[in-house]
Amino acid sequence: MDRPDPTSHPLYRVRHSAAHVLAQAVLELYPNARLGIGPPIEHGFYYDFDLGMDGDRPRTFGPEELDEIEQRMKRIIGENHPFEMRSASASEARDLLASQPYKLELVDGLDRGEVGEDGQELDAKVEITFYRQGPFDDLCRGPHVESTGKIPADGLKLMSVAGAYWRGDETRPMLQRIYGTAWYTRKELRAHLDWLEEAKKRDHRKLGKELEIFTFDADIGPGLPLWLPNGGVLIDELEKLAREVEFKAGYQRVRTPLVTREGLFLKSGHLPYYKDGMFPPMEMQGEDYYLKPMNCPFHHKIYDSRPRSYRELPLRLAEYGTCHRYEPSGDLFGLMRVRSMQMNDAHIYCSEAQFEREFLAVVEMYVGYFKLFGIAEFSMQLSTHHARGLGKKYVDNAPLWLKTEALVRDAMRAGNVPFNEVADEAAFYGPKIDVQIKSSIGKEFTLATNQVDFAQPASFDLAFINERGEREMPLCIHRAPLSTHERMIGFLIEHYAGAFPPWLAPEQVRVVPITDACNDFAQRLVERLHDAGIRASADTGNERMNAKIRRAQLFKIPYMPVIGEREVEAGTVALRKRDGTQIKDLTVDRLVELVVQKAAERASEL
RNA sequence: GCCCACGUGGCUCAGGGGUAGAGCACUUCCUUGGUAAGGAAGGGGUCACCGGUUCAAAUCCGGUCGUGGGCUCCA
Repeated sequence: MDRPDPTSHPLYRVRHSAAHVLAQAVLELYPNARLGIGPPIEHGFYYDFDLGMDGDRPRTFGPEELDEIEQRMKRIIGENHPFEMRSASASEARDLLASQPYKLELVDGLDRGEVGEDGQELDAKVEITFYRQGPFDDLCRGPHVESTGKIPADGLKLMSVAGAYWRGDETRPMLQRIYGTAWYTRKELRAHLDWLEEAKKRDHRKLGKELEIFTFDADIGPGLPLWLPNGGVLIDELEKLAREVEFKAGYQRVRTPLVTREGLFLKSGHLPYYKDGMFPPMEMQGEDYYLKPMNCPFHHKIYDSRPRSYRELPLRLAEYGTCHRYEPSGDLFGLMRVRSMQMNDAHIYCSEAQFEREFLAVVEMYVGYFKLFGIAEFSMQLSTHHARGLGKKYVDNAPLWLKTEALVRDAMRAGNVPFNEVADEAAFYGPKIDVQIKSSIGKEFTLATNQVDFAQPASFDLAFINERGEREMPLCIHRAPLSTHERMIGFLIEHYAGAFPPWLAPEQVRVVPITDACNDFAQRLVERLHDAGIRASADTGNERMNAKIRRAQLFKIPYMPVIGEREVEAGTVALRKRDGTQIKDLTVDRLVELVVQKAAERASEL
């Protein structure tokens, strides 16, 4: 923790205090409401409420009720109640909490189990503090502003209502969560709301539709994307990139089927540990077949298709494999979370002595990719197991978990790669390094991943013959630096705001003839570009050139050679680039040369 | 999966108990115009689906499906 303490930030206090004011406002308007928790968050704050039952369903807030609550908050701010802190011992705190009928932790029946849990938490603390403003008193570690009047009323806005499980546990009752945002001034609030609007403009779901990259169809099913021709180009280019990079790095390409007998996934451990994430089985002649959620067992079988010598290691098997996972309906999110995906997958089988070098080579590979794409904002996370999940979520072998986690940690340190460690996020078969990125609207996703697997080589009884003629088990590294096509392209759409670099752009050149008289010339130019391997077309419609240029701009096409009578006569074009700049009197030869060169340079600008 | 909201032509959206609207896109015609929308005419929707209420439902009610926000982090 070398970051500055966030609680010292003045907006943290404002937001935290606003959460208390929100709770007070809700209690004034809904005296029977009970409180969950209410922390400050990135752009504001939230508070959880239980409104009791309405017949056999929980009572909820409608969006129209947010206005009323917000007005009440502003009134409380106007009343300028001071925030008064006081300390209490554990037993005093428990008595105080018991005197607050609205605190959820202590309500009879609903959450008795929590009383003990919280009691223990209370005992463990040296000092317990309460904050009171006006009639509202809350267990809270603070800090707050001096009084409610210090919260800028016109920098405050309630944003949304959402359901949230008490303590994040889906077996617990669902509470009503109100989100708000808070800033110093109306102007800052405005800027934040504008930023949200801007972020929506580069949302891959919106751009993906506008740029005709992908679509979904209800007849096909949720989470099952259809790639339109423009998306097909992006996929082809990414695969071409992966093929080249992996070839140089000594990978071999393989292909494996989409379905398999149940036995394979029993052996791999997927069925015991991963069943919920899989589509249900298909029965055929008394036998169950499954759609694969991962490629690893197939690659293990390829490894195991004949005896292996230490001389063959590291053996690197790569495949852009198509996998299907039954993600919960509420988790689906555009291209970022889907049920059908094509993964930039590969498995590296190596000896323990080779592990560090191989693991770091993979880390370097994705750092190289990120550099190529200009992705600067990402973080690496070492995801480890949790002792409580052994046997349920994770393969039950504590010593191997500790050993492989240490291997990864050491490799990362040896390579001087910064990372942070998060418990209880590992794959069921081993620890992993996840590369975390944010979507344009701020949602965090794992883009690339690099995982160690000690479990499956054992369950598949994989082996190689070492230098001494003995059978030895290899380690397996699973890696997917380019993620899945779905998530990678979803991310790249947002990263480039749809303006892909020339090598990736679905259409690289749109020729704009000014009059019909120039159409033949334009058509011949397109043919030349096609011959050179460039994705080009001509807009030979009968609109004015302005409309043609506008259309090409909207599709964010990098190059727009404009052709009028002058150009036809001179055998040149007037090249307009996507950024609006122009190069006049460019000969056709020079144009083709320029575009071919730019399209070949993956890191190039316009 | 759960809570909330939304679902009107290909797209963006207005309307709203009494025989469906706009702009863009599409088709045709006119226009041949130098760097982000030339003009006119035309075609296109059982208002997501199923059921209920009503003399009458796109509109009200219920269910289903789909989409979005949230439910993990953000101490």
